[in-house]
Amino acid sequence: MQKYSKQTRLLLAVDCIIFGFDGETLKILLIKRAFNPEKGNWSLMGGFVQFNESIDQAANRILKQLTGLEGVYLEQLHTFGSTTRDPIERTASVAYFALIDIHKYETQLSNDYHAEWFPLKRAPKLVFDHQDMVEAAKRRIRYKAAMHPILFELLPTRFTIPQLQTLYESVFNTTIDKRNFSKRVLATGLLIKLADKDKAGSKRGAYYYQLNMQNYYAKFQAFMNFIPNPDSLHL
Amino acid sequence: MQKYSKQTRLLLAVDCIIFGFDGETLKILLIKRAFNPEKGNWSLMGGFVQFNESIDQAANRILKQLTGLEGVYLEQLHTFGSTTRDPIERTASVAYFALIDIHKYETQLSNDYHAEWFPLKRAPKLVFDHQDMVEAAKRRIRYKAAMHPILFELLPTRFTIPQLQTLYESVFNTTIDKRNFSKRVLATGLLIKLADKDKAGSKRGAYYYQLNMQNYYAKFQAFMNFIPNPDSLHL
DNA sequence: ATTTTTTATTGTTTATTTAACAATTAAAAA
DNA sequence: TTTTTAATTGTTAAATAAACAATAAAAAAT
Repeated sequence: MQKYSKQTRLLLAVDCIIFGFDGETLKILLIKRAFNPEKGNWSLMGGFVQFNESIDQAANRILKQLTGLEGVYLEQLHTFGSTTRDPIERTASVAYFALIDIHKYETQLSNDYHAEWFPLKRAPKLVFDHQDMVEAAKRRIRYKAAMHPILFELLPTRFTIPQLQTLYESVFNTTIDKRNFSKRVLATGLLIKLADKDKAGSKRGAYYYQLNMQNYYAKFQAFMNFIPNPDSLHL
Repeated sequence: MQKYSKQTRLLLAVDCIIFGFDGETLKILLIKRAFNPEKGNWSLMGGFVQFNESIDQAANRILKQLTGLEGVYLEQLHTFGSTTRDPIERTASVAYFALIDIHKYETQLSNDYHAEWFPLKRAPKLVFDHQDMVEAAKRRIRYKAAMHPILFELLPTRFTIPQLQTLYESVFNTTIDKRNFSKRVLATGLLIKLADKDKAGSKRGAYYYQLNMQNYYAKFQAFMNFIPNPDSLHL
């Protein structure tokens, strides 16, 4: 089966940057490594690509292992291939980032992997080049979210406009005028207003909305702009 | 050295989608495969990642092999990892795309690799999943060029505004009003007007411009928009 | 029961940007 | 000298974005 003779074969890994939003801050899910090297240190969830699975399949498998989730937003980010990135053996790693509804995350899985959610700004140092991967993921999510409605993937089915705005402000580390934000969001035609309100966040209560999936898929590729002054933000 | 025991090791390749612009149409550089599998069929230029080089280094090496060029625009595109993409042996491939000044391309290298420039629209069928790679590269170049000034990488140091417009029209397969285009381009502050004209293209002649490199690097990350109605183009 | 407090919701005006559109100029060719 | 061809410059209307404040709903406090 090895017909390309004399060529180097190497390990191919997948690492997942898993984002979640708790209503306050953007978070990432990290695990405490259970074995050497770097045992006990914080790391992204990862694993090796198996012989009979594609890289995408490997990424989905690893995401499901840690979160219990399938069919969620998962996008290939970048492949990291420095010769020295793994001290044990030459390994290339394909990084993926996932956007999940943090409430659907199966908490009991945390125990198995010693997993923990960290606010993106206060995450611990990570092993290997995982820090670079997270940085790249942050840039990508901002870049993409500035023009495509991917951040809805972080919210539950029903959400309020103030929640959505908090999410955008959190991702872009900025503040947005709520009148203009609401106008832009509603103008997209992506939202369906529901009859009842979320009373948790305020006395008055805010109406729930859900995505119009028809329009969501139709407009996903289109450039939109919820973020004012996009070129003032260094993405 | 192989301490992650029982894991699959596989071949890691790099494939380059090389874009050039001849003043008329956007082109890609393809080679005729010299050995099996698929000997004699058209293919992207590629090669295996060696043990002591990073993936980026491999991409640069392969680009130089075919074009003689170094230090040109080269960006990682996507990693392709289907289990069946190479019929001989499991191989993952990291695709890169390059934007080069077609005039700097060293033509004699064409002979060594049986390389040929094809208009993007009239390129032949390609081996393996190289067709998918080219499609992904087309999408990416459009996406990125809609907001970042990468297309200048395809032009010679001195170029005219009509040439630049032809390039944009070619990449986006559209027509642009020349008055508005000229205004937008000049408004970026990216161009320096030179004293002499290009007399080849017209009787009157068009002034040469060159990039203001200072502003080019400063504004590279910023979102710009040379393309009217970006959401009407399906990127 | 009334007032206070807090956050959600709605709207208007101005500034900026984009789109649509035509006339003039330079230089070679006829 | 006239014709031809493509480059260059400018104006107006429409659309979009930014800046800004008042009102409404509902719980909590008095």
